[in-house]
This record gives sequence, structure tokens and C-alpha cells, in this order.
Amino acid sequence: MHSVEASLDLIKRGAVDLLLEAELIERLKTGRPLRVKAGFDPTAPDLHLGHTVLINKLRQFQDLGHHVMFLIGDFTGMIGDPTGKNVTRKPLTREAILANAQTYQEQVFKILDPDKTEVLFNSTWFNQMTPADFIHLTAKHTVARMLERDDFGKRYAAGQPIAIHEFLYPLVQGYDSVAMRADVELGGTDQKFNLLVGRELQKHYGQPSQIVLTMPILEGLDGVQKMSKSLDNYVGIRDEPNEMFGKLMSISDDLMWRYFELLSFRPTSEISEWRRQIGDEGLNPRDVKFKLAEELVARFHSIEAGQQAQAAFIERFQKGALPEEVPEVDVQSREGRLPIANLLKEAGLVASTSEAFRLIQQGAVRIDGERVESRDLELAAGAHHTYQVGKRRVARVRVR
RNA sequence: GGAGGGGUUCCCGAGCGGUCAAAGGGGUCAGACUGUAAAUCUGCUGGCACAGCCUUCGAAGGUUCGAAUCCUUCCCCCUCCA
Repeated sequence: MHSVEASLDLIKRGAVDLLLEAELIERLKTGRPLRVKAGFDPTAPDLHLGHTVLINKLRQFQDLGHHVMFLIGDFTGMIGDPTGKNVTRKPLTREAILANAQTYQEQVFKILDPDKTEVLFNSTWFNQMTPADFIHLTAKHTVARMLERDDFGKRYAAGQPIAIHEFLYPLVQGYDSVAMRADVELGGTDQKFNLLVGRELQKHYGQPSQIVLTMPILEGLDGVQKMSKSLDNYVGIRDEPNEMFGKLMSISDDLMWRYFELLSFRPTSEISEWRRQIGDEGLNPRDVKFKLAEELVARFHSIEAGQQAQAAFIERFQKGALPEEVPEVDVQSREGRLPIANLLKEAGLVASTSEAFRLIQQGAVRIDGERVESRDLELAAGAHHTYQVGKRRVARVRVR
């Protein structure tokens, strides 16, 4: 059994808002498993570490013995969350939603325990609603309250349009909490308003209001902007072990602590001890970063993969060895010979011959470890060497 | 419905008849330094048969020896008025 204090401590780790803490304590004291809800869009099935911040928190609830409800917003998806800048979304087909939900689960269950997770679709209750029911729902909230939401308020004040259905989104999400009898709802900080509407609606429907817990948006590898695929500053949870490890090693020391807080399951006491050792005892931050990278690779692949990725990383970058698996490429010569630039391009090491010329000029190209000095170098048919472009691109190429 | 502003290379953003493959910044990539750190410094950043050539400045036409720059039509964004 977990003490209320210990539970609370874990629950608050990394969180931004906890509303209302007193109510949470009350419910924890009862000792019954709390019903914990988090909703997900049925789009974007390719998850990265940023998405896992929330899922990690669900996992922590699970570890504390609570009941986790994973809601796929297949009905909500038809509306599209107006939070933040909104590009109109194209409606998804039923099949696409189901396929996405499936992909979601495959990825999410690397963190959550499938046996302890209830997966729900909000179309289940919304499709049963009559228009009259729905209007009753909309009667539970006022326009003035909606305008309290920051982005709605600003848009309204600025004379920008707010479509009626956008007002409906928070209500629909809030009603989910009613239908699910949620004790706690988790969301990103940008979801705060929507989560609070859930509290309101539950009260109207005669239920105790849910506790709201918001999690921060994770910074990407650059440490500044939010992690996202389009900014290419993300670590995908399906990244290969070595790639994942490498990406994590490239983050700044400052960012490392942030990642520990939001992504690691290690006890905070251990993490602060490392922090102290780096400051007082000259512990190399790199070695602490190894722990982070290893833990995350282990989570999404396996313990062995985490260890192997670290070993490979040390070999590769600390000792400067070539990676174990160098791709083999065959390339066709022209009249028995091939200019270096063309070879690199055809081997996929550079995007264009122009780029090859530039990189050669900058001393980035090596053949069997020897720097290429001349852009006019030509390789004869039969040549078989290892080519490196920069630190990361390597291939063994045979000229035919 | 009326009035005005704008669409430039990955992004922001200058250019407003030749000296423009197009300033500057950001980002990417590479080199130095390192812990593949970060920060910093340097270089590079359309393509190719690479001291030259070819294609780019919303789209299509046109004027001109020559256009991102001028004209016409079209498409798309934004601001103000009704």
C-alpha cells in the first residue's frame, strides 16, 4: 500500500497544475482505486517522447494501483480541438480512426500495462445521444464562461470568427468525464480550460468534480521549441535503439534534467544526487546522460538494447570506431571510372553532386579514414572502400 | 459589394529593369573546440557533364537586347469599410 504522501509526491512530479489538491488527498485517503482519464486524438499515430510525458503520468497512477482509462476521441475528432492555432481538419474515416487507435495502443503499451488499462471510444456514448440530449448538454454552460477561455476571448475581442462547433468541443470533452465518471483527468497545460469544463459538467450531472492534473509540453532536442515532428527535434518512440540513444546524447546538460524529470522513472532523490555529484565531485554529466539514454532505449526496446546502444555509442564516438553495421552499396561506373561526387551521390551519402563538392571542400569526406583533398578525384571500376561523410554518414561502396 | 496591402530560395525577410542563384537573420549541414555535449568560432547552404552551363522569385502569357523587378489575365492570403 502506498501512503497518501508518497502517492501525492509521485503524482505531482513534473506536473504544472493540480486542481484541487485537497480533493485529491480526500479521495486518496479513501483507498479505493481512482478512475483516471486521459483523452487522445485519433490522428497522428506516430508518437514521440513529448507525447509520453502524459502517458508516463498515467503509468505512475497505474503503479499506484489506480484505474487508467485511455480515451480515443473518435467522436471529438470530428470537431477538432480548437486549442491554439487551428487548421481545419479533414474528417477521418471510421477505418482510419480504428487503425490509428490500434497503432496508438501498440505504442502506448510500451509504457502502460495493458491489463490495467481500459480503452474507450467516446462515440460509444455520443452516438446514442439524441439531439435533445445534446441540447440539454449545451444548456449546462454559458457563452460568457466559454469566452473566459483565453484563445476564445482573444479571438472574440479581436473580432475574429469563432464557429459554434468550436464552443462545443470543451463541452463534448467535458461530457466524456461525466460518462466515464472520472476522478482525475490528465492533459497538457493547453488543455486546462477543457479539463475544468469537465469539473463543471460533472457537478451539473450530480457527480463529484474530477481533479485536474496538467503536464508541461516537452521541449524538443533543441531545448527551446516544443518537441514536434514537423520541427524535426523529436525522438520517436519507434526510433532505432542507436538512433534514439544518439539523439538523447546530443541534448544539452540543462535539458537533460528536464528530461529526467518528465521522462525518467528513476526516483527524484537519485537524480538530485547526481546533480550534486556533478557540481561537487566533478562527475561527468555525459555519464549521467548515459543513464537517461539507456533507460529510455530500454523502455521502448529492451534492457539489452539499452546496454548495446550505449556500448555501440562508446565504440563509435568515444573510440572513433566505425559502426558495426556499415551499409554495402554498389555503384555503376561510367566507362570504367566514377568521379567521387557522383559516387557519393549514388551511394546515398549526399543529396547532390553540388553538396558533395561543398563537403569535400570543407574536409568532411574520408575514404578509408583518409581525408579527400581534391574534388576531381575519380575512382576506378573495382574500387571497394569505406566512405565517410561527416561523423554520421558511412557506407562501404564498390564501383562496378 | 467597395477600398487597400501582399505572395521571393527550408523558414522569416530585403530586393523593385542589367553588377541577382538573389542582402540579412534563423535553421540545416560541415570544420575547429569537446563529452557526437551545450555554448562559441569558421565555412557552406538550387542543380549539373562544376573556372562553365542550366532552372528558380504564386501561375500563365506579354513588353524588352535583358525581368524577381514593367504590363495583362488568373489563383491564393491579409487589412479596412458595408
